[in-house]
Amino acid sequence: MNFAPILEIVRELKDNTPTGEKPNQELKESLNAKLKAFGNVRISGRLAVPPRVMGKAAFVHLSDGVCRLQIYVRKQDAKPISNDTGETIDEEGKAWEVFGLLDHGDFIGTEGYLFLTNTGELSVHVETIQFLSKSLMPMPDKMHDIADPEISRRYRYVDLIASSLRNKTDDELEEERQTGVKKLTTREVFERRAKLISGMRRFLDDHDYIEVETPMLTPKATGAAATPFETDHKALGIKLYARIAPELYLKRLTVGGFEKVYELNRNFRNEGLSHKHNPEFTMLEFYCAYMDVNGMMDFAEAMIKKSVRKAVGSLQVKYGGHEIDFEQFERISMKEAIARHWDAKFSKLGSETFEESWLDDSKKLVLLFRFFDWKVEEDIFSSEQMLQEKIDDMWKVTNQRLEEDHIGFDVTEARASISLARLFEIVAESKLIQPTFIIDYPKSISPLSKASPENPQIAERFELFINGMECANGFSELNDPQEQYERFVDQMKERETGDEEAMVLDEDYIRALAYGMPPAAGIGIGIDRLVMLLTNKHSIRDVILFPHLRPEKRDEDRKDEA
RNA sequence: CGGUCGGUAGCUAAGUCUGGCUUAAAGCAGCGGACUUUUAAUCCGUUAAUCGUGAGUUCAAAUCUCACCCGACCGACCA
Repeated sequence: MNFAPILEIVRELKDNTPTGEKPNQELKESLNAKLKAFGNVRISGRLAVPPRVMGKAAFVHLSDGVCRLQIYVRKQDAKPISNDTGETIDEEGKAWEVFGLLDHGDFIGTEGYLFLTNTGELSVHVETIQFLSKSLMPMPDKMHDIADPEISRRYRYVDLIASSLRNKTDDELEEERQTGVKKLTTREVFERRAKLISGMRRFLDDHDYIEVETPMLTPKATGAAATPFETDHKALGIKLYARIAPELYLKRLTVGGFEKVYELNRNFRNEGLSHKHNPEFTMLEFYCAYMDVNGMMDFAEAMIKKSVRKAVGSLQVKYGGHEIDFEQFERISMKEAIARHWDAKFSKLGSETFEESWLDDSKKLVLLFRFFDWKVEEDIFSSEQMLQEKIDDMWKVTNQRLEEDHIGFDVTEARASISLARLFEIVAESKLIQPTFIIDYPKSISPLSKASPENPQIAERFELFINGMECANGFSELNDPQEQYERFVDQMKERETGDEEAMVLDEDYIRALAYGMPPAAGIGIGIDRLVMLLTNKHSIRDVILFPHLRPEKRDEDRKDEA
């Protein structure tokens, strides 16, 4: 059916009706005659509101989960359809009886002709009505959100019903008008998520990438540094781990000749839950042969721009108090970022003054890291009352302790690198609001990336930060089996010294590299976090349909009481 | 694991600081009734709450104290 002429008629009435006034009766009647000429329509859906009954006629809206259309049931005009025979029951008042049994939330099917009401709303004048399905539970309040976040996340279906049935209050509409930010319904959040994902898939497909599926259950938890979920395979009698990243499998595929591959699927990490961490999360990883880190940044930027525009309709996004602009992606090195966001409170440290060159000095790096780490622990870092004296004193103490520990004489490259990275997290990370590629990562914390030809201590690696959140991580892939083996060995040494995050050695991957892997660049993009940014949601749980929650305790309580 | 805030009918919630004249408001939903163009329909009537759980203080506790449970946010942990 072509809806355009119908919309045209609705618009004509609206255009000729001053706001707040009832439409002209004559015009309405003439338009209604045109509408009736279209013949009958059939619609079905859920009763979006409790029926508004007025004696012998009633209005009610039907919802299909997204939109709603009003139906008008008049006692003398409607006939019910029997669910037993499928036939219309031609009995005076029977449909009205059936209608009287309906509740907010039930599903019905109707047939009738279109018309415009006295207030100008397009409605269906019902001729036949059929009961389809019952809602036994009470519907959520039509004017309020589900206030309890637990209900909206644990019983997502209720949340989705609520968001589809709910009307916005005048205050909310006014607020949206003033701020220009539309508050998304739960439904819209997940529609936007779907659009972003399909936009990304489309972009990659258009650039000749092939989507693949690599193992979710793996004998080794590799490709990233994280605690895995463990399970075991009974028939094989082996331990399996839920994958923490598909990285090494995807790179095996580049060895096998897939020059452009991607996988968009779940990763699992057995770690803490937070507003930006869920045990399972969605990651897009892709690899492109003969590309390097800079090419990858260009490509990723183009892809994110295009899919953001597709999902949101623009490149500017309001997030909390910030407006994030996806128009420009800055590229600065880790050291530059630290220097730029260095807190002026810490410019003078004892008799010394902070300079960017300190960031090239291994001993100073360790010193600064210890200084800040200690302050974070003491919870003084965030205090407004910080006095220069106190800073000087702490600086002195940190220096002394370092001397006592005899560190500084043989600061390892790895230790300095870790200090630099931690310093970056403390000083700069949260300040990176606009899309920013941080480049020049230390090699020792990037065991899968290729080292820079100009500076062997630096990896050809970047991470993308938006609103202080790490959203992507990419690099020129290390494809030398010998060097990769050595890097894994270094990681194992780190592990032995207590760094549990260090990466696990994967011999088969080394073997794959030994067959020859083309030079390639790859990236992993955290989809959930990106969706958070695009939907103005501040918890990852609000962009995952069924997030992980503590198991429900209520039933147990009841058992205990019994 | 630490800090902050919260838990009162099916939903949204007032009351908690300053314990008692509150029979624990009110709106929505529900139930009964009126109404043949309403739209957060309206009008009349009405049901519904061991005030998160347990203990304590008190003549008296939704209100004060302690413990516990549940949740949110912020930290810690976690690329």
